[in-house]
Amino acid sequence: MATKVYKALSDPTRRKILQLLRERDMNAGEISEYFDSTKPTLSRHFSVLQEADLIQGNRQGNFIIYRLNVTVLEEAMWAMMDMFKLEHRGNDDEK
Amino acid sequence: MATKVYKALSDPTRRKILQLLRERDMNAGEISEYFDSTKPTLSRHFSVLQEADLIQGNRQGNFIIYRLNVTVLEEAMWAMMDMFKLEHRGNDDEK
DNA sequence: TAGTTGTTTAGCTAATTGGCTAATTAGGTT
DNA sequence: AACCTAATTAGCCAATTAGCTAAACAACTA
Repeated sequence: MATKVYKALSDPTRRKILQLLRERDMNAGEISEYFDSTKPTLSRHFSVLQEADLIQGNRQGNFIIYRLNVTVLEEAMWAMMDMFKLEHRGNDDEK
Repeated sequence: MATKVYKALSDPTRRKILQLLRERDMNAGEISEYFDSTKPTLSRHFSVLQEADLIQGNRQGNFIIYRLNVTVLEEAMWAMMDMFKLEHRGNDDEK
């Protein structure tokens, strides 16, 4: 579970894909314009990200719209923090 | 830079090493008791972690004491949060 | 149904990774 | 010097990975 997420994040291309999707949903073709790699190559990156549940693809007619799973990414981060017992700077200091 | 950190984190053995070192400094032999892998194998994990600057080894006589670079790990986490524009839940909300 | 567009799957290759055993280095002891 | 212990480096292997081209699939259009 966790390993899939870390592996997914370990590639620069995939991290940039996530960043792009942070801004807005995009279809595969749009995303590919930001990279030099071929579409098949990017397609495989998409599937890695999907297996880690970090993104989700929805076919809309001819296109497949990819969407970032923000909450999954967020929770992965918090899990990381917990795993290493790092300070959350949590906002539970009200009162 | 970032990629090295992510790659280092992408292996379960290495993550467990970091967790162990979160508790206290340990030498290579001590660490190896927590794993089934051979010492050479673990040694290479150490060097991966060192190249990512996540841990640091200091020879003390016959032993090499490994220490976690907490701040590097922490900063890597924050960089990650920034990269994906996630909420920091920062405690900068005081009035 | 035949064609077109968007995307993925199949199949290949080169590079990287994680594991092993055997050999080497570093330091301390006798 | 000879020896012992702790750890790393060297060298090998099997599995994984990221890239490519070519082929296939899915959905729409004429």
